[in-house]
Amino acid sequence: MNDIAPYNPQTIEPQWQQRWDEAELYRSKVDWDKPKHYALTMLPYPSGDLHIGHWFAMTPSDARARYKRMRGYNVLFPMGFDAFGLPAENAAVQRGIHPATWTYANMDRMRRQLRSMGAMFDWSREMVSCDPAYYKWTEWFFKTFYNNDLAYRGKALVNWSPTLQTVLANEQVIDGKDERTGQPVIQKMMTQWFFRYTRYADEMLDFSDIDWPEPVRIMQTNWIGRSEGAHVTFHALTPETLTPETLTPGPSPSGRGGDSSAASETPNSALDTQHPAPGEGRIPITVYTTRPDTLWGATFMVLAPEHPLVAKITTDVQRAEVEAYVEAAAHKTEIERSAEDREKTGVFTGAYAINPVNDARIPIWIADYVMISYGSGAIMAVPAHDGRDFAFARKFGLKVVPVIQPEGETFDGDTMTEAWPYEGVMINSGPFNGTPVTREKGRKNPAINAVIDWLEARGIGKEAVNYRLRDWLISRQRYWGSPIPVIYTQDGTIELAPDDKLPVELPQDVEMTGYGNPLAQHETFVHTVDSQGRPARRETDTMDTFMCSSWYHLRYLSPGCDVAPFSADEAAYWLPVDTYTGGTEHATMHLLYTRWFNKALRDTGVFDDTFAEMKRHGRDPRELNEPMLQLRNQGQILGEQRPGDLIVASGRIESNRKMFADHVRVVPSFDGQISTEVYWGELIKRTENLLTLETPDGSQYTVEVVDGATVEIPSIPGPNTVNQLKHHLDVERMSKSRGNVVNPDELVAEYGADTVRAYLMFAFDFMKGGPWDSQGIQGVVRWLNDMWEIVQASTPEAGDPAAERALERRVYQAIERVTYSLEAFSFNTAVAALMGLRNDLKTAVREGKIGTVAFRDAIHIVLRLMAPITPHIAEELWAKLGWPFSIHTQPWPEYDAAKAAEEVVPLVVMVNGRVRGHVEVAADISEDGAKAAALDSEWVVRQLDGAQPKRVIFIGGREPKVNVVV
RNA sequence: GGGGGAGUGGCGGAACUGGCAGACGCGCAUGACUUAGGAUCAUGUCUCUCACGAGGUGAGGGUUCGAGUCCCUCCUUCCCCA
Repeated sequence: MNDIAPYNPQTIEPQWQQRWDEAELYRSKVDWDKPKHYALTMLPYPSGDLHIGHWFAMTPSDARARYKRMRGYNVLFPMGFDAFGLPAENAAVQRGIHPATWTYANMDRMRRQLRSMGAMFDWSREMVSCDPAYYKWTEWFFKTFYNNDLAYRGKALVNWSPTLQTVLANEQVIDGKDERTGQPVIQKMMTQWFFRYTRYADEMLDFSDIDWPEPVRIMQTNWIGRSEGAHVTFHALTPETLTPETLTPGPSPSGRGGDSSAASETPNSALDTQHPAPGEGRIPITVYTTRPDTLWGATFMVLAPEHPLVAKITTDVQRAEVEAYVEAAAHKTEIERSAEDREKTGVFTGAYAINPVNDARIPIWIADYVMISYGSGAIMAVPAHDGRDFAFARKFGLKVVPVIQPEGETFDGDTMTEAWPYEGVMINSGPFNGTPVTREKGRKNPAINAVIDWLEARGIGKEAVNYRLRDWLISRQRYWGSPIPVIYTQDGTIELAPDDKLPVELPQDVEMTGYGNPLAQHETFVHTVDSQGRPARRETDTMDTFMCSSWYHLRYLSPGCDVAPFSADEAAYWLPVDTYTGGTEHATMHLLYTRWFNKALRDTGVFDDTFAEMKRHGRDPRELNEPMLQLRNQGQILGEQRPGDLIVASGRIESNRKMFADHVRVVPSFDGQISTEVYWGELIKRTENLLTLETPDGSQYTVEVVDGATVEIPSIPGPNTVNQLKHHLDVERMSKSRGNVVNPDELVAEYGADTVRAYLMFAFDFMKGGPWDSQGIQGVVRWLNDMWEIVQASTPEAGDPAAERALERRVYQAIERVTYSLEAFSFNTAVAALMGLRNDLKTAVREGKIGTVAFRDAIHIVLRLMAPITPHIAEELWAKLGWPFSIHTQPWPEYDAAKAAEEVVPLVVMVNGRVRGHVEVAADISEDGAKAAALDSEWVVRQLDGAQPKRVIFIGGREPKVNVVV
C-alpha cells in the first residue's frame, strides 16, 4: 500500500464535477420507456451564503435521488431560487442596493456554493421566481383564479405604521412596535386581495392519496379547523327603540339579586319585560356557534371592536367609553388579544339584543378577545359553559345561567367557579330540559342535533360548518414581489391586464426609502390606461411570495416555456412530485397553499392538456389530485455546544463580585489556582471587556479587563487580546450574532464535499437534526481514507474459500441494509453499514486471505453502494480500477438472499424473557430442534433443576430464540 | 395561547412489525510504532461485583412468556404557528 497517492478531495472533486457537467450526466429528459422519479427539495431563499442547513436539507435528498436513478428510474432533481421577499427590500433600505442587484448577486454566489455539493441538480431547469419570465405566469395564475371566482377583494386588518406610512409584516412588528424604528404600529382595515382558500378546505382534509408524516397531517387538519354547528340570528335593539328607563349606564344587573335562581324557567325574566315589538328597529346579528345546545345560557353578546355595527348600536351614554376602547384595541396585535391567560377587558355598548330562543333581552358588549377576522366577528356568550365567556362575565358581573348539568351536580350560576364545557343534561332550556348532552361534536351529539332541527324548523338558525382557516390574503404592500395584474378604471371597475401585456413588470427605477409603498409612489407605474384607452390606475400591491412557491415545481418542468406556465408534455410525464423534502416550518403554510393551488389548477382547466397527454400514455389524471405524493421533513442543525475558557484573573477587587483585572490567564484546569487574591471560573459571557465567570458551584463573578491588561492564552501564540477569549455557548440555533455558525465552504475546503455530505448523513437522524459536533467528522475522514487505501490495496492471486465466502456474505448483507436505509431516509444507518463493511474489508486485506477476483467482486459492489452518498470518491476509485464512466449510471447492486445467508447462527436461550446464553445451531433449525437444544442447555437445566417448564416459546426468523418459562 | 415532537452510555445516535438494548462513529483508556504526535495500528470502553452473577432505555403504574417499543399518570425538554 506504500505507493498509493494520498486521498485528495480538493483535486478530484472539481475534476469530476466538470466531467459530469460536460457529459450532461444530470440532464433529465422525458422518456416514457422508463419509470420516472421526481425528487424535489425545497428551494432556497437567496439570503447571501449557503448555510450548513441547506447542505443538510439537500445532500441527503441528492443521495436518495442518485440511489433512485441507479435503481433504474429516470430522475428529475431540480434546483432554483425563491427570490422575491422582504430581506431584499431591507437590504435596499439599509444599504442603498437595489433589491434585484442584491438578489442576483446572492444567487450567483449561492449557485457556486450549490455546485460544490456535487449534487445531481439539473441546472438546465433552474427557475428564479423574481425573473419576469417566471412571474409573468404567477400573474397569469392570478388572472385565472380571478376569472374563476377564486380571487376577490375584501377587507382585512393590517399592521400599519403611521410613521413610515407603510404596512409591516408580522415579523417586523415586535411588542406592537416597528422593530426597526421602534415607532408604534396600529391595526388598520384595508381592502386587499384574497383567494378562496376555504373552497378546498374539505378536500384538503383528505390525505388518503398521500404519504405525508402524521404530524404534518395533524397540523394541517387543525389549521383548517373544521367545526360543525349553527348560525343563529340575534336581533340588536337600536338606541331609538330603547326607552330612557332601559338605558341603565354600565353593565346589566349582575344576577346577584333575587332572581338569580339557577333553576328558574325564565332566567332573564326581569329583563324580559320591556323589549319592543318584533320587526321595528331591530338589526340582525348572526353568530356562529358549535354549541347551539347552550343557546338558553347565552346571557350577553360580544362584538369585536372593529365590528361595523358597533358605531350604530352604541348609546350616547356609552359612546365615549366605547370609542376609547376601539381606539385602544387597534394598537394591539391579534397575538396579544388572543392570549387566554390575559385579564379580560371590554366595554358595554349600552345596547341590547334579543336571544331568539327565549326572547331574553341580553346586553351587547365589545371585547378584544373576539376577532373581526374570525367567524362573523360576533359571538353569543355562554359564561356557564365557556371558559373565556365565564372569565368575562365574572370580571364584569354579568349573569351566569347554567343550562347543562352533569349527573349528580347542581350548578348555581352565582357560585360556579369555572365553566363546564362538557356533558350532562340540559336544564333551563325550555322545551329541551332533560335532553342528554354528550362530549361528541356536531350532529353526533344528540342535544346539538335536536336543537339544530328545532332552530331550522322555526327559522331562527341554520346548520353550518365553519373553518378556522381564513381565506388566503395575498396582497402585500411591498415592491419586491410579483405585481397583481389589475387595473382600476376611473369609474371604479376592475380590469385585468390582457395576456399579451403580461407580465406587468416591476419598474427598475424605484427609490427604496422604507417610507410608503415604492410602487404606489412610482408615477409611471401607477398611471396607465384601461381597455378603452382612458386613464386608469394600477394595483400597487404585490403578491405574497407563497404564491410564487406554490407552483415552482411546475416551472422546473419547462423553465423556458413562454406560451404556458409549463409544458403539458413534460408535466404529463414528470408529475406529480414523488418525493418532497423540506423543513417542518412549512407544514401549514407553504404545503397547504401548494395543495390548494394544485386543486385550483385542476378545476380551472390549467391541467387539461396535461390530462389529455397523460391519458394518451395510459396514466390516470387523478394521479394529479395532489401535488406531492411523499413528504419527509428534515430536522435542523443547531450550533455546537462549546465550553468557555477557564480563566484566572487578578487585579483590584472592587466588591465581593466585581474585579478590575490587569492580568487574565487561560488555564487548562484550576488545580492550585484557587486563592482569595484571584477570581477564577469558566467564561460564560463576554461583552466587550466585561467578563462573567462561573465557578463549578454556580456562583458568578464579573471581571472588567482594564486597558493595557495582559491576556495570556497559551493555545494562541503571540500577544493576546480580550477578544480572543472563548465564552461558553449553549446548543442553540445558529446565528451570526451568537457566533456559532458553521460555514460549509470552509468545511469543504478542509475536508472535501464527500466528507461533509457523508458526515451530515451519518451524524444526525435526518428527521431530527441536532447540534453540530466538529470532532465527529474525523470518523468520516478515516472511513474515506481507509476506503481510498483498501480499494487500491494489493491482494493475493488466490484466496481462502471460507474467508471469501464470509466476505461475500457481509457484502450482500450490506446491500440489504444500505438499500433499506436509503429507501427509509435513514441515511445514518446507511453510512454505518458502509463503515461496517470497511471494517470487514480492512480485516480481509490485513489477513491476506481474499483472492484478487473475490476482492474485486466485493469492491465492485461496495463502490456502487457508496456512490449516492460520496459521489466523487466513488467515481474516482471506480475509474482507477478501470471500470467504465460513470459509476452513477451503473445499476444498483442486486441483493441475493442466498449469498447473504448465514449457515450457523447462535440460538438465543432465554429464561422468563431474559437472555441466559447462546447455543450454536444450524440457521435452518426446526422449531422442535431449537426447543430441544434450548432445554438441553446448561442455563435451562440449572434453572429447571429437574422440574417441567411451564411453557416453551420459539421465536423463529433469522435470529432464532427460545424462551423457557419456569 | 394553540399545535407538534423528543427523552436510550461521557457525546452523536442504532434497535424495520413487541423478541439478544447500546450497531456505527466521536471521545476516552491502555499498549505498539515513533525525535515527536492532534498521524497510524491493536485492544478495551452501560452500571454494580474480584468473580459467579445481578441491574439497566426520564419517573411511577399496567398489559404480555417477553416492553426502549403498547396503555394510563406525571416530570423534563425542543420545535412550529398565531
